[in-house]
Amino acid sequence: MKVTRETDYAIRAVLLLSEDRGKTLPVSALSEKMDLPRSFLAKILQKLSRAGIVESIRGASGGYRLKRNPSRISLYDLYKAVQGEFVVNECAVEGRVCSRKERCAVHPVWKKIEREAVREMKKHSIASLSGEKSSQRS
Amino acid sequence: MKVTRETDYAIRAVLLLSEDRGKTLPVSALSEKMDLPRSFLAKILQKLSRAGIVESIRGASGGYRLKRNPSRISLYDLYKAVQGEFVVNECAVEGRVCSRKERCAVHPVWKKIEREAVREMKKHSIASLSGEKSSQRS
DNA sequence: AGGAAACAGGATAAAATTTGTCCGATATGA
DNA sequence: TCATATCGGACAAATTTTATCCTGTTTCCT
Repeated sequence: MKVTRETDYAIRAVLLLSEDRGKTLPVSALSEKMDLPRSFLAKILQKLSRAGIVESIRGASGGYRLKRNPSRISLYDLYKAVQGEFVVNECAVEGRVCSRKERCAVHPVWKKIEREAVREMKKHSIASLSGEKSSQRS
Repeated sequence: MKVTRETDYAIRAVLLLSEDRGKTLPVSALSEKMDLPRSFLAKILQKLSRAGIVESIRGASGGYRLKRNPSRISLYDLYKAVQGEFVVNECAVEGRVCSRKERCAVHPVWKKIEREAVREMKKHSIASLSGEKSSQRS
């Protein structure tokens, strides 16, 4: 549940990509700007690619570019693409049964915290975070 | 930030201790009721003891008992006693500087999620979770 | 006084997760 | 064809989580 470096980097990378909207940047360019290992960032961008947030262009003069409008990419989208479901307590994961049979009175609290956090993350788009006026083109 | 087994066990242990209010239970009794390793639970209870939530009685017929009224023990108290500060993103920890010099637009979002989660955890006491009418005795 | 029951706390260790690294395969533009 | 990129899997280091064990100390009971 804690935001890992991967997710942190993912957000920063997407913020960078949203600056040069439409531009395609190779991983090397991004990793230099962000001053972090290219190979690690490459893995992260692959996850974002599978999630349909960025688009990869292979071959020479290839790289990554945004696939969606920055106004339609939320922090939650990025969190989920990189870390998966947002979970506060393993014991409260849907479909998994609490080890104790008796009803756990604490479950609802974890669930509420989850809902609130997810709602907050969904409220903020890359566009709003970069202070960009969200254009309406998809 | 994610709730670990330690914290989960701590909550359950304190709920058990609040059932027999005032009673002193040895770790072995608690670990049997909870069906988990005594040595692991012992470490957790030591943390709770240092935090002033439970009280240890040494020697034969010793054990642990609540030190505070269940209505004055919140989930947050337990979380903090076991896991320390509640942190959503390491980069947003107070006093630690974000690796990037530029102001990070995402910080405030993590901070807000932290505040909301802590507030939610503070709202729920052991007394309210066990459905007990919170007595007024300290 | 002596033995048994119980906590205190440090050292150790297994397992899982996080944080990377590396390399061969594949795609593509010039 | 060559240089530049991504793709994806295997590998590895560091950290955190989840414990276990052992020695020491305290206290009750006989």
